[in-house]
Amino acid sequence: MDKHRRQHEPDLLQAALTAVQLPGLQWEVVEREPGGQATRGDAVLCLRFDGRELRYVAELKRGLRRATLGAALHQLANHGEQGLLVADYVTPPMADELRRRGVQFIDAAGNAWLTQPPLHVWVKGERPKEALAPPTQGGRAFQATGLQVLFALLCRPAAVDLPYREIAALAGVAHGTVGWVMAELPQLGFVAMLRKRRRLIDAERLLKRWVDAYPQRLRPKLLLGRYDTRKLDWVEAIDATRYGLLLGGEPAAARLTQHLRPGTATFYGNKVEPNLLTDQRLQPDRNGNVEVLRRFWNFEGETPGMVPHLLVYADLLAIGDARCLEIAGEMHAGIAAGFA
DNA sequence: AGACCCCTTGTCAGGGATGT
DNA sequence: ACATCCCTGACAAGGGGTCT
Repeated sequence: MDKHRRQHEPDLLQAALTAVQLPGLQWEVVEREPGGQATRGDAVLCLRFDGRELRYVAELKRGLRRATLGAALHQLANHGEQGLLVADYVTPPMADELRRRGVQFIDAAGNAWLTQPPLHVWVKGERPKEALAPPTQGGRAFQATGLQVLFALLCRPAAVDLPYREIAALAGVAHGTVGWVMAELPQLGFVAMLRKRRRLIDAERLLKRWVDAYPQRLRPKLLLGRYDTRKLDWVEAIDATRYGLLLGGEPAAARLTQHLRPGTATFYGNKVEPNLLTDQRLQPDRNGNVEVLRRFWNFEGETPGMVPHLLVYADLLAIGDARCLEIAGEMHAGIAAGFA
């Protein structure tokens, strides 16, 4: 199963290690995909210089964006070791952002931020080399509707053995789409046949890939409306069901953890009730702090009036600021427990 | 045992959506 | 505007269960 994972990130690691060749620095790949555990990073690296050896747990990320930054940082933080982000290309603003957040990185263009005193490396502004490989996000499973199917399976692992039409109903897609996705999952190492029944395996790794792809491929398609409001304090007490909405993102996280003051508000529903806009004095604004997204799944979450926790988790990562990542970290164990 | 039936799954053309 | 991608729904075949 690891074979396919390597195909997904073919030479990114080698390309980055080659690009970041500085006098006196020597990279060594200690391990690829240690233990196959998603929580332990994509590789373990050793950096030698001046007779010292520094150990890094690396996360490989292609096509890093603002929206996927949160997931990347969250994964790095989960390792509990010195983390290193390995990207195909880090733009100058992104490089500044990573440095500001204390995230060490290298990329395939030769940009780098490494700081383990007395080592300090700061290279920024290198242009990307020719595209490493076409952005092979991998077939249908990680397209928008594929992600809907995977979401249903991650929330309800047992559903993987349901008939395609039932899975399709849960996921809100056509059953033909389920066929395409289900054909790929065994190849990707996420589904195994056991006594003629399908079983979801390696769900933790699938979750990781899902939260990475969600803000890129699916989330942008769900936007029903975005609005601005000066004050968000109403969010903490709102009965969203009055407007046919479910709490997501920060409002949901605030209810679950009791120690987050939402800086943004995410709701999921089928449409935007005009009452919501008048009651809460919301002004349409494409950069606003309140968003309503289309509910794409057809099953109940764990908490009434709230989207499934896994989606709260994913949205926190997509928001990506430090507070949200902290809460996401607290939620992770609870979500992973659902896979057992 | 055989016939029948329904559920499930695979396949594919059409066209809608999306990106260039 | 055009090309590409891929989602959808229709159709047909496979397979297992049931009834006679």
